[in-house]
Amino acid sequence: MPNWLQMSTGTQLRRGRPGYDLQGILDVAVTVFNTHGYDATTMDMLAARLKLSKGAIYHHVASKEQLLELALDRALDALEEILEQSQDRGDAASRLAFLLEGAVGVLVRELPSVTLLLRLRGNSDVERTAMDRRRVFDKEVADLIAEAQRDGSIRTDIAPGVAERLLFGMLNSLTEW
Amino acid sequence: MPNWLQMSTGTQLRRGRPGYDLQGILDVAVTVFNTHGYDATTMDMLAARLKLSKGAIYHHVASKEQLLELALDRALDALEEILEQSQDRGDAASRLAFLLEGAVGVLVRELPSVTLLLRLRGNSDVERTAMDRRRVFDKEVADLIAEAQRDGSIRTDIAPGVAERLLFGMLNSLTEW
DNA sequence: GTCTATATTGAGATAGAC
DNA sequence: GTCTATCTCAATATAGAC
Repeated sequence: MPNWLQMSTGTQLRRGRPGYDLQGILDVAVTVFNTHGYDATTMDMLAARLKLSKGAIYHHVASKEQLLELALDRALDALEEILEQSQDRGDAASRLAFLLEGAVGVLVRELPSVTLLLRLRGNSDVERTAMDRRRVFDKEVADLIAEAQRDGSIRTDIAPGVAERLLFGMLNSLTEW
Repeated sequence: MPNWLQMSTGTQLRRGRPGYDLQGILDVAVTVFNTHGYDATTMDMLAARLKLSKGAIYHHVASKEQLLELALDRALDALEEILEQSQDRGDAASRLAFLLEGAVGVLVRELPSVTLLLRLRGNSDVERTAMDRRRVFDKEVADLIAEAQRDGSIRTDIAPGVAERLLFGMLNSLTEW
């Protein structure tokens, strides 16, 4: 079977008549956004990479910006789901441990879209909305760390903000590799 | 003296008739590039920020891309000068110490243009040329570290590439703050 | 050195046939 | 679901007066 392109998970389609679904388009878009940056990416680049005409892409998405929005939602949904699941996991230290482990898992599975999220500059409503969601997430994690510190379940000789920076600085630095 | 704008170092000019020199234009451009990213920055933004017409900017530079080029040259010139000065500073450990101290100094003085340098994606000849110069610099630092390790003047229980990553990861992380 | 036009073009998006 | 062709507009850059 030489004539097949890898589409989104579990899907395969004939080359030359790609027949992409949204996931397949999105996967490629996220990759190219990460390589060249969102602004420097043109629809022509995406079309070339997909071996599709530019026009065909618009059958799947309304705009270039929507591709960004979908990618950012993917990352944020995954992070927020971990946070959600951590809620009913006992004391603060247990919830924090679950959350950090989960966040690493998200990073492994969704590194490209998480990287996009971390590089936002707030140049549009879509970017600013995603940044807001990220800030809420960051805040809840900070609160959880503070709570665990009050518990005495993690060391308190580090200022709260510093502990958060260290933890997420570590995680975020993974995206540079 | 209410009616003055801060221009490049040591220069002041009347508001309304800005009379910028290249340095003043460049300082503002680098700031805006860092805020919104190079691609998302428009000449209209720069003009608004400078309180100048778009056309006037082209009296000082040939293109938007030249502004980027000048900024990157500024960062690279500063880094390379430190490397140059370190050459005749004795043994590898001394040269390395001088270089690291100097690199921190460059970061303090030229943080905005260094930040631009660290964020390049190689989307144009200008970007790729700057990335090449940076790679040469990185390589020379790596060699110096390797030499200091052979000397026995710094610990060798860390793999060479890792030591470099740690050192420059630390420095580069300063740009995130 | 700055201004107000205006020219140009690159890239996002649409229309309609297949 | 994809294609070709075209529309539209924003953004870079230029021209020429002050």
